[in-house]
Amino acid sequence: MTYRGVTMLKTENIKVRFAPAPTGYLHVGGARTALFNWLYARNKGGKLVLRIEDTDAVRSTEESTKAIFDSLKWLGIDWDEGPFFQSERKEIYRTYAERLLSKGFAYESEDVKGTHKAVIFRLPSSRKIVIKDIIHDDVEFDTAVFKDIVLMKSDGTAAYNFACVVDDHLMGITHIIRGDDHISNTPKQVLLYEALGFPLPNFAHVPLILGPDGSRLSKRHGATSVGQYKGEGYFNKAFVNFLALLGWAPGDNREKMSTGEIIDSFGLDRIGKKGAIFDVKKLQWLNGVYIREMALEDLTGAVIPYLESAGIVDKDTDREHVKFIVSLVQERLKTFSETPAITGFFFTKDIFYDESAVKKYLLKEGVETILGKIICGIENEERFDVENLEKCFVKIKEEMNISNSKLIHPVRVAVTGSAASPPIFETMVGIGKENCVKRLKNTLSFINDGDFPFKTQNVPPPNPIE
RNA sequence: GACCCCAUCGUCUAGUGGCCUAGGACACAGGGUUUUCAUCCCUGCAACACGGGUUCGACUCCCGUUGGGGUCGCCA
Repeated sequence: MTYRGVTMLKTENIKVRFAPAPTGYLHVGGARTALFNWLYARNKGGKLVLRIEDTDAVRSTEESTKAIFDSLKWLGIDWDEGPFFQSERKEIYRTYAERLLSKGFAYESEDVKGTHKAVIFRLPSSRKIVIKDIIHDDVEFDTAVFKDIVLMKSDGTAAYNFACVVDDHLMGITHIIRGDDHISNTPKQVLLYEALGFPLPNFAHVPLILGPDGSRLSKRHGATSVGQYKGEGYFNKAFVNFLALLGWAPGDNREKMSTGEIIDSFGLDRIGKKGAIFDVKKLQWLNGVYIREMALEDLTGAVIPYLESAGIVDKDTDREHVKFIVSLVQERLKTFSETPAITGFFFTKDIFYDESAVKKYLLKEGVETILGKIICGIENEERFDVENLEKCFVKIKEEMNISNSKLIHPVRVAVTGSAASPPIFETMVGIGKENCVKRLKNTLSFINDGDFPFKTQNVPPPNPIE
């Protein structure tokens, strides 16, 4: 089997790894790296190892480790071996460091900064190192541009490049798939493989994920952690689908793909070389596609936490009622988190009015007459359902000899406070007869005294749920 | 600054010398459907960074330029 001209040995025993440092939440960049490793392993029937690179005792936290596990779980990424913690493998690294020391490849530092002497690898003065990268083909470095490599820090822990090489070898990693930002570490690691007498694994450096301005995605670009996207109400399957399409494409114009389809089509040979800008608009679109396809029951379950944390529904709210409301907004949703904002008026006692909608539809000639007739009509209907409401509206429409929209628009604003809503009859049923009548009557009095409770600009923000 | 990487519509991408007057999707614009919004449908917009080669023929290969990005820690 060959990829970009590189012959790959033992493709039947693929083993890859994801090796995050637990110094913060899982970044979308890290998530994509994890995903590509996982997809490759699953596609090849290989194995994925999870290794926590917590050699930096100061910056590593248990909280971060937990957050990373949570995010991986949310993404649906599972692993076959590990998690291994580098903090528990000090003796192993020490042994190999001593081996390099005794063979003369490394020396101990003069200045003692900690309790130990640092062990440092002596770099050959000038040597060309060619990395055979599956994505980039050959990349050449001259060792003259590097400084000597720290193997063991003076606090007794192993440094990144060393621990990484020792572990990747001991854990039997065949393919190292990681971000492009590691490519300049690779020649250093190659030197260590050689000195240690380890065979070289295959390397695949995947391009970075970029922010809207083309620079590496970072906090200043907004949401960058997987947890944030979860909290903002993205569906995990949609997020995974989107992430997979960042830097990789199946080649046949498919966009919406199930995880299984992605696994089947995935290959390192179709990963691009160019950094990819994280386009939230496309994520939102894809998320909307998934939401529209969700079973109502599932969507309701996904959305309830947001309604609860917004204080709009509680444990006692009738779930069937919530489900009905959700069914009305399903095709309007891009993320779960916007549900409170667009369904609030169904649940709250009082509503606030959109100022421009009021001006446009309520402060007009004849509106009071129309609303009055609607109130009468509703109160006289024995059953408050879509069918009867429609009959009632038609009757008034004919009586007054006016168009449908002349009737419907004012009523919509009166009962929802907004010019946009799901179909009016369903919406009214969702609001309930009593509430509708009350709002209609209130509206009448607001029109009279010109004292509408308008919506303020600061709509409550979505409540991120971690 | 040194080293490395990258370069197709605004964005994600298809494209491996002729099938390309460059395809798809998002975004955007316009139209249709709808009682509004959304959905859905249709249409439009818009790209091979530049300059040299190689070749009968380059988006595709080579060189250079420009532009962007990454890395230069006893962080990972």
